[in-house]
Amino acid sequence: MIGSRVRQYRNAKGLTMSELAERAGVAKSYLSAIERDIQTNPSIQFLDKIASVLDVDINVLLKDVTSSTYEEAAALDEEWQSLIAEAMNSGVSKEEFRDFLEYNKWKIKQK
Amino acid sequence: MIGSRVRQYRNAKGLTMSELAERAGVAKSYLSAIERDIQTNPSIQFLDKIASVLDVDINVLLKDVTSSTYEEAAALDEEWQSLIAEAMNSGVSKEEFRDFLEYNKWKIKQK
DNA sequence: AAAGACCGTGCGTTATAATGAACAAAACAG
DNA sequence: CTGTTTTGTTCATTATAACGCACGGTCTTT
Repeated sequence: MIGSRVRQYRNAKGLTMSELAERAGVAKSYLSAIERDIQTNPSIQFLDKIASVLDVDINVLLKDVTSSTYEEAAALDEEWQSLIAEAMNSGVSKEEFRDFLEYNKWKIKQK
Repeated sequence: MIGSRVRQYRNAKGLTMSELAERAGVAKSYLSAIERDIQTNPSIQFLDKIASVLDVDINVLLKDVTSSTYEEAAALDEEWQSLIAEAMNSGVSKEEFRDFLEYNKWKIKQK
């Protein structure tokens, strides 16, 4: 469905609905309805606006596009994706993250 | 423009506006307005209907078919991506990850 | 040349896309 | 904990996408 894809790419970019709506110049109430599939027939101009902000091609929102690298990203659980975005934006270094991983692996092993 | 492309593919199929409109299940008056660019903001469902009759992909009507690249996959930093994959495989829960993020946000803030 | 069949366009009406508040709940700051 | 800001939602209203029908024009057919 169209809504889930919009939400997915919005989360991947680490944007809130308010932010996306404002930057794209659309009503956030309508954006909300779209993402929840309450309204499912947006116009091409509407899609153009949000697609350009999300930095994706419009047909990516229209249907699933098969592409090796893309599939990889899509395979990542939705919630994980937003977590990644949050991590990248909040200035956590890769080193810190690696340390965290090491520690956790060790921790799990203890059980 | 969108209208000229619809007209182009309709003529290529040797269809009249009346025929295309009827087969696609849309109003020919509206189709006429679209082709003449009097109305330029059709919905995706409308485009879907006529695209399937014209036997073309919907994005062919939207714009000239150029190389569609998928930068969004690259947008997620490659190295981060593998780190996340590692995290997911090593059984780290989302909750633990969230706690880690919280802690790090706080830590950064201390500077 | 009149009658019928089909073309595309003009126009009034209807359905709904899209908006702009105002709202409760969550996240945040002090 | 208390007030402030930001989140996504609901709802009433506006704008317009999309429709149905009637019309004039062109081409047959008789």
